[in-house]
Amino acid sequence: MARVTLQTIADRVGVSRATVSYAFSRPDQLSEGLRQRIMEVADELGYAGPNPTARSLRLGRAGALGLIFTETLAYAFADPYSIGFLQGLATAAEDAGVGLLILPIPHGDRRSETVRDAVVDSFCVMSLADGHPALAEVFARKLPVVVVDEPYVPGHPFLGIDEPAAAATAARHVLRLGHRRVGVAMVGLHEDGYTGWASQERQQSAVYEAMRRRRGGYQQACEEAGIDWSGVPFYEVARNSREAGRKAGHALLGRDPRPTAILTNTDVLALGILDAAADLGLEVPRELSVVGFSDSAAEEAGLTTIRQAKQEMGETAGRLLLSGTAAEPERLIFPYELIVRASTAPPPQT
Amino acid sequence: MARVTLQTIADRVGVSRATVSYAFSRPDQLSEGLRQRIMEVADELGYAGPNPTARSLRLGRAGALGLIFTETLAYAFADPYSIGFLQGLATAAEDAGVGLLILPIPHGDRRSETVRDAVVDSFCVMSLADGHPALAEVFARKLPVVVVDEPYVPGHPFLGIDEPAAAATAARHVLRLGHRRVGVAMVGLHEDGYTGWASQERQQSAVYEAMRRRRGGYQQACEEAGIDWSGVPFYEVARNSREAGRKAGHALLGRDPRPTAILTNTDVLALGILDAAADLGLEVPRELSVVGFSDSAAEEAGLTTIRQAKQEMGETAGRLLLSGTAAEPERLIFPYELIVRASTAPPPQT
DNA sequence: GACTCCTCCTTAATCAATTAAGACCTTAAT
DNA sequence: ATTAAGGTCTTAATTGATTAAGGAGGAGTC
Repeated sequence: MARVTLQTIADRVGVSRATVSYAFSRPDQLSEGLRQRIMEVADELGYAGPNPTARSLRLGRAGALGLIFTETLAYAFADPYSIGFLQGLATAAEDAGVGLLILPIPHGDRRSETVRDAVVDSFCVMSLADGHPALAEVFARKLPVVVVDEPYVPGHPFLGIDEPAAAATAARHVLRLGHRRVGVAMVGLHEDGYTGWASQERQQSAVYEAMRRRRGGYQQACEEAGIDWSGVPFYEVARNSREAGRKAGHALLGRDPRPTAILTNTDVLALGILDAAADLGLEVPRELSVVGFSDSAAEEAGLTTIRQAKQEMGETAGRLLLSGTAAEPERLIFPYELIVRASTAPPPQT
Repeated sequence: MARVTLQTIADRVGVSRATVSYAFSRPDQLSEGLRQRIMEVADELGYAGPNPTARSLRLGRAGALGLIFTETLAYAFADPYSIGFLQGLATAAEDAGVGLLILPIPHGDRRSETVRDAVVDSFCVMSLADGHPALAEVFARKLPVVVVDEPYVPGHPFLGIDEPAAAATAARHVLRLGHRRVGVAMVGLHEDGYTGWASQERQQSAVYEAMRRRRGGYQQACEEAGIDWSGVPFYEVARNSREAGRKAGHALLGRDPRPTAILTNTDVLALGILDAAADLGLEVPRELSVVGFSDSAAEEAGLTTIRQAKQEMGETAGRLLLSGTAAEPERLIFPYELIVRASTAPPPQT
């Protein structure tokens, strides 16, 4: 049994293909009787409705927004920050009545045609490593693109926060509380899966721009406060998980002298640090201050953090792409805010 | 400036359209020189590569899996259970190199063509209310479909757990611990936004099948234990949030006599109940036992819950749809498991 | 009766590719 | 010299729709 198309129905009813098309897309162009006849036959033949692909081709619109983020999708969905952004993006897509096409990108050096073959009208790219091949593939499509967080590509719409300033704000908060022995735990600097102490060189060669700049903010704030950055223990983890944070926490808190404050890259990591502190019987914030980032999982744990309007960012990204206005602003920098909760306090009076 | 297509390039180079197509899709069919020439001209003209829609039409495959879940997408992304499922589904999509098209469905009586126009090869439908119009729209597309959790449609692949049995297991756990004064808090029974005590009638007329059956499991277990169900306080909330759970908690714990055990529908709700208990200075589990559902947010809080293999379910759903084997099993029932943690204990010895 | 105006339907161009089959030319083998 | 075999490229059919423009017929108007 061959596929049922408009033509099949047209032949059966004895009308032209155009008539059948009208029956579906513009019923007012037909007599009611014929329309019903056509619908009956369509039903009888098991017609699945006008083929969306053909329709898409003819109309020149895909009805979908492409989203590209993070190497492994399963990780992306595990990150509260991504999820928040996704919520915003989904809201915009929902309002515009378009779908959200989430694209897996080639992992390692496996080639993939997903970006090339994605049936979308525009792309949103989030948190890609510097020079990731997927970015070039996206730009090659010559569709509207907005990049979120990283990497910033001059001449293309970008959306993010002032990373160094936000990070510096977080750092200054604990420094002003009087902390001098600061430790740092970060995730998402490299893609090599390394977990352990990060040398200065490693820190500076991070392939994720936003994280690299965030780190720069920490360093600057420390140096402003007269702290020698090379003496600041810096632990890098490969995955953004509570477990990884705990590991970093144990490493950092195992040092002598022990840091009295730990700065982190993400809330999830910070939660792990809290776990490590609990393991060691350290009282937070009396004996240890911890700062998160993004305010994505911080509230319940009473974590001091930097709040980013992730949902709003997602919504804005979506609207930008779906509004159809070609004249997008170059660079949209969103506000951030230091949220002080119960995980930070002045250092102990030893 | 008109659009650049294969033809534009062909004309410019002075070859046939087919040749240009081969240059992109099968370079071995051409002399290296000509291929390079074509690529150069393509670059020069700013060609964006073979149009994916046209390609899709010709090849008869969309390269995407459609996902439909929950009325409001932003809510869906807020639910840890959905997220877990999504992770699994994404993994399968990733392995198969296809995209995941998340479709907003019409909310209220707003009409929408998203399902009709979705460029996908198959659909995964998750947690839709009985008789939701989107379901009919999906089936009308005559593509492979798998329904997850609800609603079960005879004759179509289905994937879920034995809801009544799982719920009964949760209930029996607290009943065997000796609890007699049980309260229930559930979300996702209706779509009318109601929050408050639910009459028997309201309970039974729930439009979400899985939740309805889950409730049935609670009732059955209670009745087996000789508890009169009509005396069991049942609080219904409209949103699956910790805040809503807290509200339900206050309502249930404000009753006299106070329940010694509360069964819930989701982990998130259970966390809210714990919040309420904390508000009232009740010690868990000594004075109150709480049971969650899904093991999606339970571990850190030490919550007793029913574990569902959500990620595995997502992956299975994806593989089923992407494997191309038409002969799908009718009904795939996944195992569940009671995970006893620190939120349940025998009732106080009043 | 001639004209206009609708209503309803058809014609045919268009969207942008893919690909089997065939044509043409060169080279090699018999 | 003839035939076969390759290598390159073209022809043309195909994928499944949408829609502007036009034609046929009937109704209404002067």
